[in-house]
Amino acid sequence: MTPMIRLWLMKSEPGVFSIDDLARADNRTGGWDGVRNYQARNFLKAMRKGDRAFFYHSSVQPPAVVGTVEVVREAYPDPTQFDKKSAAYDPAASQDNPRWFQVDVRLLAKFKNPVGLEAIKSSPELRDMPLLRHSRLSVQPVTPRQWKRIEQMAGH
DNA sequence: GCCAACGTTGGC
DNA sequence: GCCAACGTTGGC
Repeated sequence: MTPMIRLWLMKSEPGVFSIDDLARADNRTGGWDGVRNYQARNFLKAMRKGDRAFFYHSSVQPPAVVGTVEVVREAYPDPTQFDKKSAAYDPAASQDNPRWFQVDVRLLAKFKNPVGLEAIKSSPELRDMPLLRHSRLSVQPVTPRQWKRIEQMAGH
C-alpha cells in the first residue's frame, strides 16, 4: 500500500528562521518550532514522514513561497514550550502534558523564482488557498492542484 | 507604524 | 456560555 503524501504550506518570518537558515543547517534539516496556534498544531500532528510543504516567508516584502521541504520526523513535543527563556515559553505546558509540537523538515528546493503573494492572489487556481482567507494560520494544507500550480509559477 | 482579522482570556 | 477586552499576525 502506498502511503498518501500530503501537501502543506508553512510560514516563517525570515528574520526568525529563513529558508537560507535551513539551507545552512546540518543535513539541511531543522525543527519547525514555535507554533502556538491550535489549528496549526493539529495540522503539524497530522503530518507524516515524506509529506511535502511549501516554505513561505511572511512579514517581509514581498511575502512569498520560497521553496519546498520534506517532513523527516513526525510531531514531537516542542522543547521551547518548557524553556522559560524562550519567547515561546508556555507556563501551562508540562513535560507530562505537552501542549505544543514540532516536526523536523529537510530542505528540498529553494526556488530561483519565489512565488509572491501578489502572484498567488492573481491566479484563479489559487483563490481558495487558506493563505488568502485565514492570514493567521501558520501551517495549512495545500491541494495537489495548488501545489502543481505554484511549482509551475516558480519554474519548477 | 497602522490596522483588520481573528484567536484567546476572563468576568459575569 | 456569552461577549468585551485584549493580544497577535501579517499585509500594506
